[in-house]
Amino acid sequence: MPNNSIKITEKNKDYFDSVFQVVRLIPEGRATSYGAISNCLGTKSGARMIGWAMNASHSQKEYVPAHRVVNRNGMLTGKHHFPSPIAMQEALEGEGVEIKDDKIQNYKQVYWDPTVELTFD
DNA sequence: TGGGTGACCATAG
DNA sequence: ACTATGGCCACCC
Repeated sequence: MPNNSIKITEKNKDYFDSVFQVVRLIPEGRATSYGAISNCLGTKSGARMIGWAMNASHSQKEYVPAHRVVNRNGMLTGKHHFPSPIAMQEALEGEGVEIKDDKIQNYKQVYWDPTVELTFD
């Protein structure tokens, strides 16, 4: 067991849970950005933390579609953190997302803004 | 205690 | 349009 693996602790549990919760709401064939999720949770969280949280998404029991989270450029910056470098692209293409050079082509159409699409009760 | 790091983002030149 | 820089927040050594 490598000691550099991300561990879910009492401290970050709620934070991770919030992130995963939003990510799971991303519809098929759509994608959003780290910053959008950060903004959804409150700008304070910081966009970089989202990616860090995603690193722990693999250990979650509930499925987390981490492949639907890209950077603001629509680029698949996190693909190297998947089991396979091509896993992220394959998953997106399987949902009908067009990708070229590790970048979503029709990102404008695919983009899903949680702050807009989500309604808070 | 403090400094380094990260699947990022916005701004300035 | 592209590069450089700072900010962001939680974690690790």
